[in-house]
Amino acid sequence: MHNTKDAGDRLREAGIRVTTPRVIIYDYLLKHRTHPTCDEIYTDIKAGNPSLSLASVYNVTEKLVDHDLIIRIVSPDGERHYDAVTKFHAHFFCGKCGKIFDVSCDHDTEQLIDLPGAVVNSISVSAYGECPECASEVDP
Amino acid sequence: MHNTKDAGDRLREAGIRVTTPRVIIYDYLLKHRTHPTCDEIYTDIKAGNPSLSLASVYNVTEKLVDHDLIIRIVSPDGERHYDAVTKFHAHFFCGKCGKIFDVSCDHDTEQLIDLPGAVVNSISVSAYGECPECASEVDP
DNA sequence: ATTTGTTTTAGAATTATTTTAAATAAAAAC
DNA sequence: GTTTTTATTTAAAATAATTCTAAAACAAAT
Repeated sequence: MHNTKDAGDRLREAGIRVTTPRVIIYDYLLKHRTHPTCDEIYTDIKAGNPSLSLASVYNVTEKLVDHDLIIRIVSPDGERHYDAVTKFHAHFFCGKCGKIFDVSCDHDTEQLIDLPGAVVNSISVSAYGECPECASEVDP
Repeated sequence: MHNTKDAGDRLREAGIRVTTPRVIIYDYLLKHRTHPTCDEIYTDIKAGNPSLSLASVYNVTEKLVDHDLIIRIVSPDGERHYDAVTKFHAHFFCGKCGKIFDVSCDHDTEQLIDLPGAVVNSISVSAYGECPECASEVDP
């Protein structure tokens, strides 16, 4: 029993071409839930795929975002991170270790935004601080 | 009756030096609630202050953020905007006209983040879509 | 007024991202 | 199954945003 669709299937369903770089990058994102940046993705996959360029990583992630296959999350300092989990959830950015944590967010997000007449396409909730691990560490 | 503190007073209260660039930039932000980027601030003030450099705008805004005199808001595409209104509020980014709107957010923001053990320093709630004005426009 | 320590400046450097035009690969047509 | 069409990838150069650096300018304390 494998109910998991692979990267190729998902690309096909989205109606965009199934190319090697897309499969590699999307597959990487589906398997690594670390919210990597383009640079991190590139660093990790280039060993196994030397012909793939950083520019392609930028292009492919952008394309995947356009088709709602992945989401882009912007860190407080403006870095762009990518996440293959598209269901709405909040993010917690640890200022100490730099990790990004997924946080469930059960709120009725619609009611968060009170701007009559506006069409809300998406909402992002982010928190900044110290993650549980860093917060429990002894001070130096 | 003028109950508004000026930029100089606020800098002094924050315990940092009152310098000309800081006063100019902070004053600009107090008077313009348009959530400008460093570049926009620079473009607007350089006519009246030719000696002031873009690098100074970056340095000063960063300093003001450090001392909680202004807040930094990061747009969905990673641009950094600055806002002299530090009281918590949500932001709405219009994808059509590019404007940023302030949205009141009465929610108990603490309860938005469910990550036991974490120290939450700040929370940001952002929405993306079309602003009331753009949404009501006829399609071309 | 002089000193002291900090801040600002201009320009260079860096980083992140985008663009370009040529090369390539996928899907469609034959 | 080969050709044609069209979308995509590549590499390199270009652009944009931000940071760094060392010298000059300045504010506060003496």
